[in-house]
Amino acid sequence: MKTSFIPIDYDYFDWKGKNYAKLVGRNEKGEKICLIDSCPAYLWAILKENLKQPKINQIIGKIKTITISSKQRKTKIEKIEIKDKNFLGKKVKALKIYATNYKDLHEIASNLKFPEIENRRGYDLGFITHYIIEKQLLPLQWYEVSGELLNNSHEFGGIDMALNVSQCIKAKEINPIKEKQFSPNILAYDIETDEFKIGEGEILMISLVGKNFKKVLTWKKTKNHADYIEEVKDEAELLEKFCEYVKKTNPDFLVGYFSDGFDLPYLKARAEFHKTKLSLGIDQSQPKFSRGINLTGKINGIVHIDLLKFVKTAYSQYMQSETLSLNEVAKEFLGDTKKQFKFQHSSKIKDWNKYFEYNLHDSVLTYQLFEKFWPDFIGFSNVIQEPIFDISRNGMSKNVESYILHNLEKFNEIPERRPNHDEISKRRNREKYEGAFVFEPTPGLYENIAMWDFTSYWPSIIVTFNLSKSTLLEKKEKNSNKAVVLGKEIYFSKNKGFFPKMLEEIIEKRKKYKKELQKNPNAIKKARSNAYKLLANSSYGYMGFFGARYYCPEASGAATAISRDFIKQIISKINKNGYKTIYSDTDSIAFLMQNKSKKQISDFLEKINKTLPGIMELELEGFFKRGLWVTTRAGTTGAKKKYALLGENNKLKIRGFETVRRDWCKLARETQNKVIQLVLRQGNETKALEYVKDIAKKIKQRKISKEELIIKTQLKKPLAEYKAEGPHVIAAKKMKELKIPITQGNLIEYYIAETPGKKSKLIRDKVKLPEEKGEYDIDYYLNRQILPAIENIFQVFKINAKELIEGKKQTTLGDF
DNA sequence: ATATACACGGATCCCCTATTTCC
DNA sequence: GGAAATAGGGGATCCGTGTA
Repeated sequence: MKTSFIPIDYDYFDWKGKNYAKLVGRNEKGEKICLIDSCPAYLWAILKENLKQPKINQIIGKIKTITISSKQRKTKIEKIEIKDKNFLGKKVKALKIYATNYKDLHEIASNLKFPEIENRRGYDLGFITHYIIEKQLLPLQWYEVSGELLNNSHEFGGIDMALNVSQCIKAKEINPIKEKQFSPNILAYDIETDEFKIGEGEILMISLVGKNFKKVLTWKKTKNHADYIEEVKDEAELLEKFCEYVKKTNPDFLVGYFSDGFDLPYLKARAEFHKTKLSLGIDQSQPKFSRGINLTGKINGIVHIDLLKFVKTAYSQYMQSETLSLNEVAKEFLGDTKKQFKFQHSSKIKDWNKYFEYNLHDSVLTYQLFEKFWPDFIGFSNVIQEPIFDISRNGMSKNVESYILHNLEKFNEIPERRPNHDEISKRRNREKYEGAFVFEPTPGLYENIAMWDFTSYWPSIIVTFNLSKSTLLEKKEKNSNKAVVLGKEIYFSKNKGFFPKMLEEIIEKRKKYKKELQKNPNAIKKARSNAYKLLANSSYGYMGFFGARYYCPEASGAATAISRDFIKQIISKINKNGYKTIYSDTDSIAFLMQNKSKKQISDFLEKINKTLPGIMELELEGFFKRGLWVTTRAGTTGAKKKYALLGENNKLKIRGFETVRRDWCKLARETQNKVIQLVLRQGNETKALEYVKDIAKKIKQRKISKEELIIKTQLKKPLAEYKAEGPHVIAAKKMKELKIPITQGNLIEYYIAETPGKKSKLIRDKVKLPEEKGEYDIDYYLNRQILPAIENIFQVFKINAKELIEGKKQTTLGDF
């Protein structure tokens, strides 16, 4: 039989000692389909150079006899081929060793310790990645599949009978076909409980939201409740009903927010408590969790998505929100927030309808966020060629690596292996290579500033200078690129390596999609362009990352060394041509226009660009009316990574200042922001002075509301691990005492209060939680929040802000 | 545990010395 | 008068959060 098919979920199983991929997806009618497919398993044995054929034959003979026996299966070598391949920049002869089971390749590799074999590779990709590479059956692309319909078949132990799908097919032929319309069936869910700790309290309710579907399941009996409420007998029935609805909806994606770490494990724990099964899988199986600190919940045949994880890797660096809570993320992406609800133990709740509404709305937001992110899921999945389950959870290093693995075949390249435990710990302890160059600014208020920056600086350097593990030379060669890293001279071949080539491709594709996007905006194209951008930006970090297969700190170090050379060259050219450099960080340079025209500056830029090698390119970031740089807190040098610019459109660009730091109270941030604005817009400090005086007065008169004084700091590790007990640690301990759930990653809020009687000088002894009664500490907020935030700014105008705040007479400016 | 290095700056930690307190 | 406790100065370290 034949059918159209779009693969969504990837899994695999063993049958009679062999591996089979089990794919779940849809046909064009929207029916759920399971496809079973086989795939050859093999690894590579890279031979030493110049081996004679008889010798090779002898080794092949020996390898053929290898068998791996375990309780479940007996794995044999099926066949061996000799191939010409590439491995890390070298042409090699390699044996392609086929075995009957992928999972035993590792074991076979360790049985291949012949002196004639240089390296053993390709056994550690994971079956699904291996399968996708081998069969080119890419997630979320359409195919036509022909094969055998399994109907009450005994093949594969009767798998087709156990699955909640329309058809189960054993694949024979698979061919890509034209793209068709596909809108996934999504079900979002959220639970409410009394206890935060997994499984410790009862689940009160579960909300489910799908297309034209809204439900809140609860055992709490209420009168006059909304239509979407469905009452059940007790918690056990609640779990049962939940499974029933999931089964009925049979979604492609079951979506939660922080559901890997909370909702799904909680449901499972409560099912265990009631000695029932949480049968969510299409084969009635329970969700399975990965071991380790970060839980990952997998459901058979339904892709379980924890949106929080995807937001973290794909969006967080470009977001405005200060936390990744559902509330803030929804606000930023949807312009909607969670419903207001004050949490209480269920025994104390009066308005249950409010609680139901709150619970339902969380699922609504989760549902809408998934829809919003759907183009990005497709974009990422298309570009990286891994299933949504994986790309939604993996960090950027894993995504870069997946991209590489899926594109090696074009280069006839054998994959490098993962580092082992010892290598990882050695890599983690390596000496840090020197990073980018940062120019020390002279504090001051400047006018008419131009700013240039390099486009995709790191990728362009890596591509232009051919930096990578496979192009790193052991010793100096003719016609090579040199760099000095940690005092040592290192060299890279000028023969293009696969990694730089791949990166160049990524940059080109990004450009292409960006161009198409401008002509004809489309969410999928935008997402694809974005995925390429993220990949390009992470490639430099990837090479310096200890867990990377293609780890090469020499290449990362060379990239930074080259970056320093170029930026310094440009700075000196700028200065020699009658401009004056004010500031520079990594790939950007700000300089004074010195009465020259924009035209002159852009001509100059063009001239410089002609001298740049390879794909390196400098571009205009913008012109600015004014710019402000200040001293460091110590007051002796100009502060780096801290400046504010006023654009021609009157927009402010503020970097590094307390204004943009979430660990300063709102009052300090807003005061500083206002001061920066007034200074930049007016070109002088007079208005700003008055403003600060007024704020200081209000603080002293206790006219500031507590909300403005709350300080927020994230708890980055478990409480017990702190060596230094800072204020936020104390606040967290207080919360713990009050039985408020806190975990690593929480944003802790507190304020500094006056504590009469206590003589301690430590700030932590004055910490109070927002709910705690108390008077704020005037001295603290004046001298440790407001003053540090504005002192260096006034310093630029030679004004002593401390005297100003304390109300002493202003000497520099006279009376006003 | 899961991209890199550079940078700022608050707060605590820790050692030292000077001063105060206690017997 | 001498030992022990305390204060405080200052650098080292921890810690969180930015920029690129």
